[in-house]
This record gives sequence, structure tokens and C-alpha cells, in this order.
Amino acid sequence: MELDVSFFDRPSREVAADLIGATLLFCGVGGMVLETEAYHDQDPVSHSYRGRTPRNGAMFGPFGHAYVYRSYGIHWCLNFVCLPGSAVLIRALQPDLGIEEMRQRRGLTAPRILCSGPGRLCQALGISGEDDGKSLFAPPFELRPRRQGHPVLVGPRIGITKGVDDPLRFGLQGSRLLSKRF
DNA sequence: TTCTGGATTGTCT
DNA sequence: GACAATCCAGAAC
Repeated sequence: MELDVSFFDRPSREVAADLIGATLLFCGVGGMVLETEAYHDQDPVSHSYRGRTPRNGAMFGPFGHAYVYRSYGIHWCLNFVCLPGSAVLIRALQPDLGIEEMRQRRGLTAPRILCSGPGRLCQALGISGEDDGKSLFAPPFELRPRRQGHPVLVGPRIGITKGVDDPLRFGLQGSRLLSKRF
């Protein structure tokens, strides 16, 4: 499948499923996408549900751009913007490139939890609020399409109180590096 | 202006 | 399994 900017001109649910197996790099550091979650503007737990604000502006900006926000006052979380008000949260990567750099940023932690969680992967890749609104098709970001089809798991999303019945979480089947089991 | 709670994680029991 | 850490967006006043 082609991975150009039109890849993101679709509902976040489709994009989230098709991103599994693709490769995400930030400054040359990163790896294969293992786990995603879809959010949209009709979604009561989505940041875009109550309309555009200064914080979520990137979600209403051009598709194929990053939406980065701070979670629990501590962590950064990376989203890919799709249709207006919808985005895909990147929850886990397989550390492939720049592993030593990621280990240093994460404090020499075990590979198992290097990029397994939205806050952890942002720390490992060095992504912060400064990267909010940047294009995914220009440095420091780099996206590569998956080479082959991958079996994808589907399940309810994590860490939310509403909308848990929607199966909008996607993961690579068989991976032991998911943030939580499906 | 003040208050509340969260798309999380690390540590301790 | 329980809970603290820590900050800010959005709501309420």
C-alpha cells in the first residue's frame, strides 16, 4: 500500500488498522508500529469532541500531521491527524533503529518496555509538544509503508471511561511488545 | 479565578 | 493490585 499524505485522508478507524506494520522514524530513531487507537469528533472521549480549542488545534488542521499533547501532566502522546477532528494515537512501536539512543533517553530500561506505551515511545523517540502540528512527511518524521500484510488484533481502547465498547484499538498479532494484552 | 480530572507510568506492597 | 507523581485544558463560578 502507498503511504503518502492521502493515506490519512480517511476515517481514523481505517488509518489506525492500516498503520499496523508500517515503520515510524523520528530523527532516524524508531521502528515498526505495533499498536494504535482511533479517535474521532463524534467520540465522547476524544479531545476534539467539544470542538476546536488552542490545545487540540492540530486535530482540525491538515491530515498527515502530528498532534502531540501532554498526558497526566507528565507524558507526551503522539497522534496522527486524519479527517478533521479525528486522529490515531500511536501506543507502541517495535524498537528497530537507534535502540541505543532510545535506551539512553528511557534510562537503559528493558527492551520490553522501551516503546510499549504512548508516553514511553514519545520519551524514547524524543518527541514533545514542540512537534505538535508538524508534517509526518518531512523531517524529523519519516514514515515507511509496511512490506507485507500483518495479522491485526482488534479490541476496546485503554485508559478511558466512556466509549469503551467501541473496538477502536488495533495491534499486531503475536507481538509481545504491546502496551497491554488484547 | 478556582476547581476537577485525565487517550499514563513507575514504584511499592 | 494500589497509588502517587504532576500539569494543564476545560468547566464552573
